[in-house]
Amino acid sequence: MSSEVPEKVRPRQSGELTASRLVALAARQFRSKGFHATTTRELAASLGIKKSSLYYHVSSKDDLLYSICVESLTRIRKAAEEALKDAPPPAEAVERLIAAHVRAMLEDRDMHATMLVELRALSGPRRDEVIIMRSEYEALVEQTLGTAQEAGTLTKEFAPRELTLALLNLLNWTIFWYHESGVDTPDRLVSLFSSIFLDGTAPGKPADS
Amino acid sequence: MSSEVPEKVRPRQSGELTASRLVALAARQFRSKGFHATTTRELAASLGIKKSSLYYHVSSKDDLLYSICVESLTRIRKAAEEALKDAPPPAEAVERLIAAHVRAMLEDRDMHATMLVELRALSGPRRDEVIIMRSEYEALVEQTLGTAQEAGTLTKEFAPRELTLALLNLLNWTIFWYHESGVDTPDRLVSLFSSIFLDGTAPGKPADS
DNA sequence: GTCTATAAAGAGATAGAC
DNA sequence: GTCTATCTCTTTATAGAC
Repeated sequence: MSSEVPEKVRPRQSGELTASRLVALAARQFRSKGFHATTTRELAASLGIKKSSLYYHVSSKDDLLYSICVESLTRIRKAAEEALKDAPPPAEAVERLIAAHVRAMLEDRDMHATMLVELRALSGPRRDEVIIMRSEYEALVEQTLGTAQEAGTLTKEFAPRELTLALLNLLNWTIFWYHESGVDTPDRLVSLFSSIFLDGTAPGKPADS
Repeated sequence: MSSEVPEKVRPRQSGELTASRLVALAARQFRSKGFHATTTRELAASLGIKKSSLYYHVSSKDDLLYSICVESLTRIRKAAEEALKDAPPPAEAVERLIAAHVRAMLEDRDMHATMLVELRALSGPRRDEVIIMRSEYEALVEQTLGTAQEAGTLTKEFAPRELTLALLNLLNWTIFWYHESGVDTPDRLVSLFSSIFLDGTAPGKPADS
């Protein structure tokens, strides 16, 4: 009486497994080949199922891209909020934000790279929605930098928006070469980027004195 | 007798014009929509000719991408060599390189963005060739930074390769937002990036004392 | 240099059986 | 959840006339 229960309670469970494998696989392919160069045939083949079976799990290829973008921005935003949630002093907030951004981005590199580069392949309201999410995340960064400026721990020579664009430049391009460059640990990259963004590369500036 | 000469000397001349317009147009579309999302139909329509007429000027869509990549790397390399040709002192060499890179990149933004992002759409020996050209350019950057380290004008806390990757991060991502961000003049960006890369954003470091 | 016409392949997606 | 079969549309590219 109890021996056949599991199948009934969880009708197969492999559905969810296949679905999440599909998203992860799509992110991987979208990052390395681009959204348009990745075919549903390839995705199906990599999963070991037929092309048409994909549509049981997802309703279109666009859907896949949209899910990836939303998931990417949800995760990185959560990581940033987590890093700032105990209201650290402005100077430390910047360092924590850099660390959180780099670690989150590299932990789910395929997803974040896809969001950053392939967002343009989305269209309509979904595109707008993702762009808004992305802007909100960037606003969080800008606000953190602006607060640090007000506290006197960051230069006021540049506008918060300029510093934000420069910082995201410095961090985001890493998706193109991470794991193919020999510079590979997130900790090392956090150290590299924090050091450059805060202190620059010209010598003669004591870290804290 | 002399009235029909011009046509003979320059069989039409519009050929070269159309060809170069085509390359510029393709770069523009490849940057904004991506290589695979840009169709030969669109390119032809934008030029005001029929799709099949494109093949008089270029032998394939891949050809177009290849030309753009080679041209991009040739130009930015030339700009960098020009900036360094009178052997400036190491400290100044870094600043000049940053300025040359940013200006060249933004001056032909479509081309450089296409090379940086759509290179992956190339295949075979042409892809290898472009990758080599790109590596050679990066080696020039790395060498400039390494020399500055040896001269004591850049920190030795990080390897030349690490500094190179970070600097190219900082500069290259600009292709994604230039002209859509409100931070728009090349000079301002050179100032922003040089300042961050050399001195960082934390206050308290005199520029030269 | 540009045209019309067409080939030939590849794409995303659906219907309906099991 | 996965299958076979198929539809429909779009793609890059070529042939040959003008």
